[in-house]
Order: sequence, then C-alpha cells, then structure tokens
Amino acid sequence: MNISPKVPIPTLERLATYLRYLIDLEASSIDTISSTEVEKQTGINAAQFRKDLSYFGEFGKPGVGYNVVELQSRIARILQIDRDQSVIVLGAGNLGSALVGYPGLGEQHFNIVGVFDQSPKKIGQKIFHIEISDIARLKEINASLQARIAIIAVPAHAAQSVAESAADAGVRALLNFAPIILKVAEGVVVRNVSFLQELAVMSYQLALDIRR
Amino acid sequence: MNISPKVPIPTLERLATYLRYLIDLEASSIDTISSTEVEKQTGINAAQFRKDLSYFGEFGKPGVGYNVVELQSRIARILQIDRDQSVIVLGAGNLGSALVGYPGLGEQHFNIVGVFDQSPKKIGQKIFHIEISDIARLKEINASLQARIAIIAVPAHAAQSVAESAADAGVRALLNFAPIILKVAEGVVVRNVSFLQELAVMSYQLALDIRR
DNA sequence: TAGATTGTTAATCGATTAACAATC
DNA sequence: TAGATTGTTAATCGATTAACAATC
Repeated sequence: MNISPKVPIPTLERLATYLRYLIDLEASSIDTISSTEVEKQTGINAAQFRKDLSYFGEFGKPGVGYNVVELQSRIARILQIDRDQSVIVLGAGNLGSALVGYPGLGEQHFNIVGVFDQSPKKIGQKIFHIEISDIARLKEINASLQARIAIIAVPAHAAQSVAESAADAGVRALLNFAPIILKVAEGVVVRNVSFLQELAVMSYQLALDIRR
Repeated sequence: MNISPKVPIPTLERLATYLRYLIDLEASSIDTISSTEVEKQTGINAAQFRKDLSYFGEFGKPGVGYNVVELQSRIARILQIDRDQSVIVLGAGNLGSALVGYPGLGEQHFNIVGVFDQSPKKIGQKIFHIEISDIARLKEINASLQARIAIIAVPAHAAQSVAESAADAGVRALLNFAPIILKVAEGVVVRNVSFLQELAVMSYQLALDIRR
C-alpha cells in the first residue's frame, strides 16, 4: 500500500510508542528486531505491530526482521517528528510553566516559541528564558511566530475562549489540558490530556478489586 | 442489571465526562436532562450515553429524562469520587510540583498526602505546604500515609524503578506521566498520561491536512 | 390520552489477532 | 536448502449506534 487511507488513531498512538522503544534499542546497540521481540518487550501483539506498520508501507525483511535505525527514522518521518515544529503554550500557571520546562518536548522537536497569559503580573516575566506575552495579543504575535500547535493550560472556565482565540490566530491543533470538551471549528484538531479522568478510571478499578 | 460485569474502559472515561457536565448543569440550575440534550451539548451519542449508564442500573424516567443532581451523585459514587482518596506524588520536578498545586485534584477528592523525590536538595523543602520526603523512605512513610494511588512524575529512566518501589509500598494504582511502558505486577493498575504521544498524533493529522 | 424518552436488543462498524503464503 | 519472519487476508472480538417496545 502506497498512500495511507484512514489510519486508526490507536495505530498512530502506538507508532509513537514504537519510536521511543526503537530509540532505546539503538542506545543498546541492537540493530535488528523482529515483531515477536517487540511483543515480548512492549506487550503489544506482534501481528498488531506488523499491521500498524502496513498502513505506511513495507519496513521489514521476511526471515530477518526490521532494521532499528531505518524503522526509527521512517516512523519519525511519518509522525513529522524528524523536523522542528513550533508550539505555543497558553496559560503560564503551574502546569503551563512545567510544560515549558519539560525537556521531552524539545527532544521530540516540539519547540516552544511562545507562552501566553492573561495576568498583568505574569506578562513580561520569564519562564525558562521565554518571556510571557499578553494572551490578548495572541493573534498579532502568532502572526510572526507561525505556531500551528498550541497547548491549552488555562483553567477550565477560560479554555473555550482561549481555544477560539488560538484558532483565530492560525493554530490548527490544540492539546487541551483543561477538563472540558472544547468546541472547535472544522479543520482544527483537538486531543485531550485528562488525567483527572484517568484517576477516576483507576479509582473505579481499585474499588472493583476490593469488591471481589 | 444489578452488578456490573466488565465495564468497557471507554465507558468509564465517559462517565467522568458526564460527571463534569452534570456539575456544570447543576450550576446553571437545570434539574432534568434527556440523553438527546446530552448529545447536543457534549457530542456524545445519546444511545451511547444510555448504554453507558445501563451497566450500572437504571437512572432515568422514560418520557422525562434524568434528574441532574441524582445522576451526578450516583456517577460520583460509582467512580468513588464521592469520598476522599489519598494520593502520593513521586517526583518533585516541574511537573510533579505543578500537580501538587493543581486545584482540580482536590475538587475531585484526590488528596495529595505526600510528595517524594530523590534529590537531597529537594528533600525537606515544601511545595504548596507539603514537605518533600526522601523517595528511599517511600515504603516506611506510606505505611502510615496508606495511599493506594501514586502519580509518577519522574524522568523516564527512573520510572520503572519508582513504580516497583511504589508497588512494594502498597500502592495499587499508578498514574504514569513518564514516556515509558511500565511493567507491573498483577493487581497493580496503570494508566498513562502521554502528552508527547498526543502531540505526535496531532502532528501526523496536521501533516495529513496539508497533503490534501 | 398522546408525546416524549428511557433501557435494551439487534445491527453495524471498526479494531485486534490468528493464520499462512510469500520471501529472505 | 531449511528456518525464520514478514505482509496481508480472514476470523474474532468488542464497542458504537440504530431501532423499538416499555413506560412515564
């Protein structure tokens, strides 16, 4: 298959997992792996692994396996992690600030080029060498930053309006940390990071455990 | 159906969403809603909503709908969010500290009762009124804290070993922020918060958009 | 009562996994 | 060549959605 039709989201998520795993393998100087080995080490079914890759072409050699470095760079290219991408952070509270300082982002070529907040106390201050800008000037400032990805780290009550400003400022993808369902225009991608939800799920599972 | 067999994870995740939505409704002094109304406002299919609830019993009145306050409190009880739960945070870096200060946790009755780190510089210091303890003393200290939920906010290379210490200290549920697949013993629940993965997915979707 | 909406069964859809011919 | 492992098709599994009798 040459050009990917619709790739399932779970496949894309696993692709990111494979990539991390391959980077570890490379660090351990392993240069070839089989899908069976992937299953043993990640717990992801071998057929699943092969199927996931099949959406994007052929990556392995029958009887041999996959070249670690090659597979790594091809997955990185598929996910666009082989090139720098500009990201802005909306909200300079505890969470927003922590994200600005998170080294993993840069490692994956997500470069934070701007941080915005509404509070006059924060505007003009710096976090990790990036100056906080007035969120009211988002559109104007992003006209030059040209970030297409924004991380929303404002309180729930402000999130919807911030999302709209972002879309208006040319942002096409929102990573939303606020516990709220965002309504966005066609063509804007949203992914939610809902750790409260995750805690709630665990909370239920924990209780189940006790009941039996 | 009286006692729930196996409830799908997506159902549990949506339950947490419904709960947030119902709290908003209550604040707007709305006391009854129909599944159709839920669909309009959250985008979640009405049949899905009814099916999700059906795993736990009967909640509505045919021809009328659901009582907001009652549904809210019943979902809270299902998810165990109606009572306080002790949580410890492992790792007092930027992310860990931000989580300790995150007000949403307390609002959902997740009370942070301890913060742990390995760095001698941090041990003994306070973040938001909680003193940072030595992670080497986790088992000893959690013997009295009795937290069964831990949030892992340490760097990837330390996460596996921290997870093992936590399990050894009696923790039964791990909310993992480190970009790594944790291997845990039977009976320990893990949920991952992988915003790097979410960014990667968005990055792919963004590129797709351009190609067409 | 007539209209609205539930809870649940059945149909549909999509994702995961098993099986295997092709191939190194 | 014989053994190993891929890529892909087919079978299975599970979740979502539509349809509708029961009921307020």
